[in-house]
Amino acid sequence: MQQETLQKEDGREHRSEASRARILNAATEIFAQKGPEGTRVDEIAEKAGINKRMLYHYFGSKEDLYVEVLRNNYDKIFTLSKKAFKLGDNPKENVTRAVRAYFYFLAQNKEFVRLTSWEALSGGRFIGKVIPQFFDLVELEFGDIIKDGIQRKFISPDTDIRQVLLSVQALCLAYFNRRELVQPLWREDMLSEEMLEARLQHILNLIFEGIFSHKQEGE
Amino acid sequence: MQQETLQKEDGREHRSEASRARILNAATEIFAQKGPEGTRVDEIAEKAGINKRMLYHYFGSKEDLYVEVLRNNYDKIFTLSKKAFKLGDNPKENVTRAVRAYFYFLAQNKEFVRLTSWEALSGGRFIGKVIPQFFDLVELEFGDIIKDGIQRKFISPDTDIRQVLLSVQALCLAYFNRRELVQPLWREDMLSEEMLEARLQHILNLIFEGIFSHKQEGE
Amino acid sequence: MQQETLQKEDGREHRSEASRARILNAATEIFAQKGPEGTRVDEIAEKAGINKRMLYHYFGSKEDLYVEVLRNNYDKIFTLSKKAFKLGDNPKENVTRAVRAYFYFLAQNKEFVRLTSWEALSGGRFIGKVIPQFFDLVELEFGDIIKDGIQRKFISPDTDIRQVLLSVQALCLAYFNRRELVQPLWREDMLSEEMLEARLQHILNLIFEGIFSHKQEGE
Amino acid sequence: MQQETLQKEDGREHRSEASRARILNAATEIFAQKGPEGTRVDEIAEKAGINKRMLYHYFGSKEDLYVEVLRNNYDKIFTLSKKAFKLGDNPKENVTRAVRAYFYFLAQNKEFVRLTSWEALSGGRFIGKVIPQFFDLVELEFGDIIKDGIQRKFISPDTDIRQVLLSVQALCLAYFNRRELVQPLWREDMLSEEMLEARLQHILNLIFEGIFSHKQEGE
DNA sequence: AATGAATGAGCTTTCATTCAT
DNA sequence: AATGAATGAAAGCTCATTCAT
Repeated sequence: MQQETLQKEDGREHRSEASRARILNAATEIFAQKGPEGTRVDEIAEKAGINKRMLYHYFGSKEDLYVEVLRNNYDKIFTLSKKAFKLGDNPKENVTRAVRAYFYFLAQNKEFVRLTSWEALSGGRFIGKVIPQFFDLVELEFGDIIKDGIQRKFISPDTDIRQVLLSVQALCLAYFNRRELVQPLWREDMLSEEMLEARLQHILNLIFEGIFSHKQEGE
Repeated sequence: MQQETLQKEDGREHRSEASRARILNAATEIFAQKGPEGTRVDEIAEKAGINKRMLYHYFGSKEDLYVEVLRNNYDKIFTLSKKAFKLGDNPKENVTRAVRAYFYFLAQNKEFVRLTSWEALSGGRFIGKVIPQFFDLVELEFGDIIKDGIQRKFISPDTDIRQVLLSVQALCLAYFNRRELVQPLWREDMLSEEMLEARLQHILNLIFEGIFSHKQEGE
Repeated sequence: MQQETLQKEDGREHRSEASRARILNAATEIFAQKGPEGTRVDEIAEKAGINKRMLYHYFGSKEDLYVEVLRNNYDKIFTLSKKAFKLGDNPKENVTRAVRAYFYFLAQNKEFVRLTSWEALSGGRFIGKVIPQFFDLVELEFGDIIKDGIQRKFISPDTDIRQVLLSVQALCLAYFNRRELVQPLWREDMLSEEMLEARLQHILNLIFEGIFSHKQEGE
Repeated sequence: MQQETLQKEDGREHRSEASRARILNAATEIFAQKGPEGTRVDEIAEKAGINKRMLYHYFGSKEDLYVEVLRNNYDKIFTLSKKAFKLGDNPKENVTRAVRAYFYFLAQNKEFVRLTSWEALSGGRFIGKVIPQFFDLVELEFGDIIKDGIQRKFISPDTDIRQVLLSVQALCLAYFNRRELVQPLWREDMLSEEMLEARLQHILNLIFEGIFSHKQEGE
C-alpha cells in the first residue's frame, strides 16, 4: 500500500513532490483539527487542490496518510530535542532553556499539540507505527537534564524523574490544549507574545519555587 | 424529545427508567472510549442490551444522547465541588484537601476524564449545550481557595489565579490522560493505590515547593 | 386480522365503541390530509388519544384501517345518492338538483374529496377491497338522469353518458382538489357561501349552455 | 448541491451527463407512479442502473431530486404554452387550438399529469420551490384567449375567467387522472387515438354548447 | 502524473407491529 | 378494555476506496 516515493535525489518530477507535500500539509491541518475519525478524505483532497485518487497513489490509505502525518510531526520535535537540549553547567539554566524551547515549540506547532492529544485519546493506536518505543523523544534529553540536576544536588535525590517529565509536559501542553475552552474566560489573547511569556514564567516559577511563598511557610 | 417519562405515581415504569439508565451507562462508556465520532450507535445498543430503536425513543438522536452523557458527567463534578471545597482556616490544608478531592475524583471517574478531553479537542462544541458558561465548575471554588491564600499572604500577591487553576488541572488530568501512552514505560501499575498517592504527593510538593531544593538554590 | 366488532345491538361497551369511533375519525382526517403513505400510525393514535395498540386491536393493521376509512366515506355518498337523486319530470331540474347535491356534498366532505384523489392516484389499489365493482355510486343514479334526458330529447341522442359523468365529476371535484394550489391567486375565500354558489352556477351554466354565447356563434 | 458539472470543453463528461439524465428519467417515472412518499430511493437507483451514491452526488437528497423532477416537467409545459397558444383572429379557433394542444400534451406526458396531482394533494409543498408564483403557466396564455373572446363578444362579459380556466383544466386532466379508476367500466382502450379524439370533442362541445340541445331548451 | 465517475459496505434514523402486563 | 415498552426490517444517507481513461 504505502508507496514510498524513492525519487528524492534524482531531481526530476518536482510536480509529484509538490503534490505529495500539498497533500501532507492539508492532511496535517485537517487531521489536527478534526482527529482521525472526524476527518474526511474528500476534505483533504479539496484543501490540497488535487484529485482524491492521488492521495491514494501517494499514501495508500487514509490511515497510512495519518500515520505519515504523525511521523512528519514527530520528526520535528526529534530535531528540536537534538538541537535545543544541550547540557550546560548550570542545572537551573538547563531546565529553563529546555522548558522554554519545548514551550515555544508547542506555541509554534499548533498541529503537533493537537495530534498528540488525539493520539493520547486513542491510546497511541497509531503512534505505535511511527515510534515503536514511543515516548516523547524530548523526554529522553530532558530526563538527562533532571538527572544531572539531581547529581549536582540541586534537585532532591528521591525525585521521580518520570513524574517530573509528565508534569512539565502537562504544564506546557495544557495551555494550548485547553485554550479553546478557557479563552472566553481570559480577557487577553492567550497566544499573544506577552501571554505566552507569562505562562512560561508561571511554569518556570512553579518548577523552581512552587506557588507558596517560603517565608510564610517557614514561619 | 420526550426525555422524562412523567412518573404517574403508579410505579410501573421501572423498566423504562432502567432501560434508559442502561443506555446512558453504555453510551457513557463507549463515548468516553471512542469519542463522539468514533462511537457507533449499534455498539451502544448492543452493550446496553436493548433495541437500537429505544435509544432514539429515549434520547432523540446520537448527538442528543452524547450531550446527555456530558450533562450527566458534569453533574458529578458539580456535586463534588459543592461538597469537597469548604474553605478552612489553613490555606495549605485547603489546597491539599481540594487537590486531593479533585485528583481522586478523576481517579474514580475515568469516563469524566476522557469525555473532558474529547470536548477540549472539539473546542467545546457540545459542552456548550450543557453548561452555557462553561468551565470546570471546580475552578470557581478552587479559585476562592487560592484567593484566600493570597489574602492571608501565603501566596504571592501577583499570582495569576487563572494560571494556577490551569496548572493544577493539568497536573491532575495529565496523569490519567497520558497514562495509556506512558504506562508501558513505567514499571508499576499507575492506577495502584500507592502510585496514585505518589502522584498526588508529587503534585502537592510541586505546588508547595517546586522541584528545586531551596537550600541548594539559596547557597 | 380485521376484527369486525359485532356487538352493535347489545348496548353494552360504550367505551369500546367510542374508542373505535375516535380512531376512525382521527384516521379519516390524517389519511385524507397526508395520504396512505404519508400517514404515521403514531400520529393517528396520538390524535385519537388512545394507545397505539388499540388501533391494531380494532382494525388489524394500518392498511385495514385505511380501507375501513374508505368504506366509511363511501357509505356517505352511497346514502346521498339514494336520497337526493330522485328522478323528477323535468330533466333540467333533475340535473340541477343532482349536481347541486353532489357539489355541496363535496363541499361538506372535504375528507371524501381528498380520499378519492389519493385513491385515484394509487389506481384504486385499496378501493377495490371496498367496492369490488367500483365506480362512484353516484354515477349510477346520475346516469339514469342523463338517460332520461336523452329519452325526452333534451339531450342529444349520440351523447356518451360516460363522458358526461366524468365531466360533471371533474368540474365539481376540481374546485376542491385544486383549491389549495390556486387559492393564493383568487382573492376571495373559495369556500365562502357566495363563491361556492358561484362555482355551482358556473358548472350548471357550462353544462346547459357552454361558455360561448349562441347568438354570436349563430351569426 | 453541485447540480451542474461545469463543462470544461474537453467533452469527456458525457458519462456524467448521461448518468444524471438516467437518474432523472427513472426518478420521474417512479415519483409519478408512487408519489414522493411512496417512492424508494433504492428503486430509482436500480431502475437507473446506477449506484445509489451517485444519486446523492448529483442531486443532494431524495427531496431535492423530486423537486428537480418537478422543475423538469414544468419546463415542458412552459415550452408548450410559449409555442402553442398564439392568439389568432377567430376566438373559437383559438380555444379549440389551445385546448387541443393542452389535451394532447397531457396525453403524451403521463408523468406530468400524475406529478401535478401529487402536488395538488400535498398542497404544493414542493412546487413552491420550483415556481414561486405557481400556477400552471398555461393559464396565463389561455386566460388571454378567453379575454380576447370576451372582448370580441363571443363570450359573455360576466364570465369569470378563473372558473373557465379551472374547468378546462379539470375536463382535460380528469380523463387521464381517473382513467385507471374507470377504465374497467369503459370497454374501449381510453388511450386509443379514437377515444382520445372523442374525449377532446366532448370537451370542446361542452365548452361551446353545453350538453343540452338548445332547440329543446329554447322552446 | 493525473482525473472524474462510480461503488459497496456501513452508518444513523424511521416505522409498522408485537410483547408483557 | 387498555397500555407502555420493545422490536426487526428497511429507509435515507455517508464514506473510504477503486475503475477507466
